[in-house]
Amino acid sequence: MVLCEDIDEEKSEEYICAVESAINEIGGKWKPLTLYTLKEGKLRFSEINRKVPGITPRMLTKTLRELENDSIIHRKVFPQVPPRVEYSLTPKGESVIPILDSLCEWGKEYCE
Amino acid sequence: MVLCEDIDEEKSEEYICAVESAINEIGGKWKPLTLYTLKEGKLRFSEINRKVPGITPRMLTKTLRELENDSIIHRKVFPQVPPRVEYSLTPKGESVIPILDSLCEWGKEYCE
DNA sequence: CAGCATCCATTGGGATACTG
DNA sequence: CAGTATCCCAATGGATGCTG
Repeated sequence: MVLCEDIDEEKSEEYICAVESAINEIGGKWKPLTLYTLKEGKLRFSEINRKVPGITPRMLTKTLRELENDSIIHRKVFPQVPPRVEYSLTPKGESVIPILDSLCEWGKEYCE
Repeated sequence: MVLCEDIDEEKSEEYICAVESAINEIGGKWKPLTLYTLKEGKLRFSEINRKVPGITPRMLTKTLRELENDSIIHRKVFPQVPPRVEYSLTPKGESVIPILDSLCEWGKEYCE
């Protein structure tokens, strides 16, 4: 026998779990900001580093690698000297932009 | 003289800043999950503790305090023994639920 | 330019025990 | 029940210097 509250409990756990997974992939201090700068298009390492306030090269490297591993951004290396690397959003990455837009709107409305 | 790229630069910084503020208030490991459980209505400390997988009382206390300080949740104490405390979303808190819904949908779509 | 390596301070956060 | 207090470890993340 399946009780009503059992179903609710399961469903809400499922939702919680999905939020948790999402947070793991695009949460944290730097990922949202990094992704949001990439909204404008392809950017080089140094450009992102300049646009995201306060981020260090070390943290940017780590952030970009994790996003790349989760197929949220794409890394294109141009084999030349000096090196040129361009980062851009994948389709999966594009799909988080609306969420960040909402977050941005919320921040402007409630955090000032 | 104001160049076009100066304007763009300023605007994107403003957006970045709003996202940053939002992340500070509702980001991190536990805040989204805690808020999302409160979506269903008033909950007691022990109920949230049970519904958010893996959270310890210590972390829950810290999380709830911060959310309360930012007026995202409301804390109601019933002066009785044993103590009873109910947490609920404020209007500001309610307004983040749609964002968490999007995040949840995104997680279900892309993180499995 | 796009990073990696190293060192080090700060913080996050788990486990456990205790209290009004 | 709803926390607090303490201990302690692991992860975060800043600063600096170096490299292909």
